[in-house]
Amino acid sequence: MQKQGEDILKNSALSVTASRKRILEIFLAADNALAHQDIETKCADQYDRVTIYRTLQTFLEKGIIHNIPSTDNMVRYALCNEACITTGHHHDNHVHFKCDDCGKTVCLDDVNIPAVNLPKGYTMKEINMVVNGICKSCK
Amino acid sequence: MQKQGEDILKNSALSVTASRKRILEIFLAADNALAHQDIETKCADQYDRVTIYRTLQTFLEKGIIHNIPSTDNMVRYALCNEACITTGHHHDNHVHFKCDDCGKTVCLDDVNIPAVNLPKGYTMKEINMVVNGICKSCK
DNA sequence: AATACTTTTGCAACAAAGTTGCATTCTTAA
DNA sequence: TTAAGAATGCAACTTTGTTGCAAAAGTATT
Repeated sequence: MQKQGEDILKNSALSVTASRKRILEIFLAADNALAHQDIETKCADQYDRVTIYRTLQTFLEKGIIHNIPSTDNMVRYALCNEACITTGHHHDNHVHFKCDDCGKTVCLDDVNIPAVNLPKGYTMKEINMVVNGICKSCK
Repeated sequence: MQKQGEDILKNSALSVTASRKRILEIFLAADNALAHQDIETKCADQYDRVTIYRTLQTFLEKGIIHNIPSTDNMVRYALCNEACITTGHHHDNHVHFKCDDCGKTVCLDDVNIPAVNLPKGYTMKEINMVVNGICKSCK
């Protein structure tokens, strides 16, 4: 378990530091997507706010995590699955679900985003689909 | 033209004020979705920042505008189309497109969001689809 | 294991974004 | 025209995010 975080860092050619390991642990233990603030809370003042910002930024660039858009001004982050990490390229082809009741956002890894036909002249690079509603725990 | 904004306000049972009319005009004239900041810039210090926040909030609640999620911590707003306003209920069933080049976000009103099958236990209330890429003006 | 080099971290200071309460001003409806 | 209610502007504040720089930690090499 402890090992897993280190492996991810090494595979991404990142130096292994306490804060990075800790933040990865938090993601590995989480069953939902996390906002910056969630991590700050969980770190309980162990690490500086700035460090968390920079760590998330680094993880994003390395493709360790991906970010999930929202309409509530809170970008959330989730660990990328294996395929996502190994290919390097980023195609999070799954749907994200935000529960209006518990507020949690989860990756529906098994639900693929359906194809869309864009009008002539538009080129697609990335696609994001977020569904709001009630999750199975809150129904 | 001037008239259109007032009509929207009256239809939504809102009092007609200068700032509301002005902000609606800005939306009516815009060919893309606007962030709070865009509006602040266009208002050129005519109206207080707080007023703009509250106006956007009110418009959202009344279903005059809808918000578009993004991963860049900038929620954008766009006018709802007729169907959207008249039904009262909110089903923005169209895809949003953000151009990585010019940065503009537009509603692709003609592109419907395809159906998705959620896992058992999940109930859908709202769905958002945002595509990133190059728009037809920047290709 | 000690060194030199590079990267990361924490601090401080700042900038930007968003919120709240309250007095004043504007809208609306009678 | 006026009274009641709603919206606005201001001030003060909280939260969120950014930047530069010195200190600390990590990495690679001998």
